[in-house]
Amino acid sequence: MTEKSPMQKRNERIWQTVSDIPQGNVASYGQIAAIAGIPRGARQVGYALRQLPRGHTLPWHRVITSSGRIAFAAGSRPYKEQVKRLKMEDVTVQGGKVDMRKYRWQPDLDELLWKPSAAWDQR
DNA sequence: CATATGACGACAA
DNA sequence: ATTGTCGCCATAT
Repeated sequence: MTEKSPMQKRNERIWQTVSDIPQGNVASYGQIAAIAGIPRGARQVGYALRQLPRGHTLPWHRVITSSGRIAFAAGSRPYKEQVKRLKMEDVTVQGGKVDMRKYRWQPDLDELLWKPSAAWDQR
C-alpha cells in the first residue's frame, strides 16, 4: 500500500481535531495543535488548514488565534467569510475578535479519550 | 545548504 | 491596549 507521508498523517490528525470543535465554540491554532499531539505546532495547524481539499466540510472558521483574533487580514475575503460563518452559529465577533473566555472550546477528559482522534497513540 | 515565508504564540516595553 | 521581537517548524526557492 502507498504509505502516507508523516506530513499527511499530521494533517489528518489536525483535521480530525478541528472537526471535533462543537458548533458555537472556537479554538486557537495552538490549542488544536496541542490536542492533536503536536506541541508548538500552531503554525502547522494554519498550514494544514491551508491545504484543505476542495469540497471539505471542516469547520475551519472555528479556529482563531490564541488572543481571539481572526487570523486573516481584516476586511479580506476569507476574513469576511469567517466572521459570517461564526455569527451564523451565534458567536459574536467584534473588532475582528471573539471573546475566548466565552466561546473557547473546553473538551473534558472523557471527550478527548472517547473521540477516535485519540487513537493516535496506538502505533 | 542558506533564506524567506506564514490562517501562530509568548512576552517585553 | 498596541507594537515589536523572538521562538517555532514545515515549506518554498
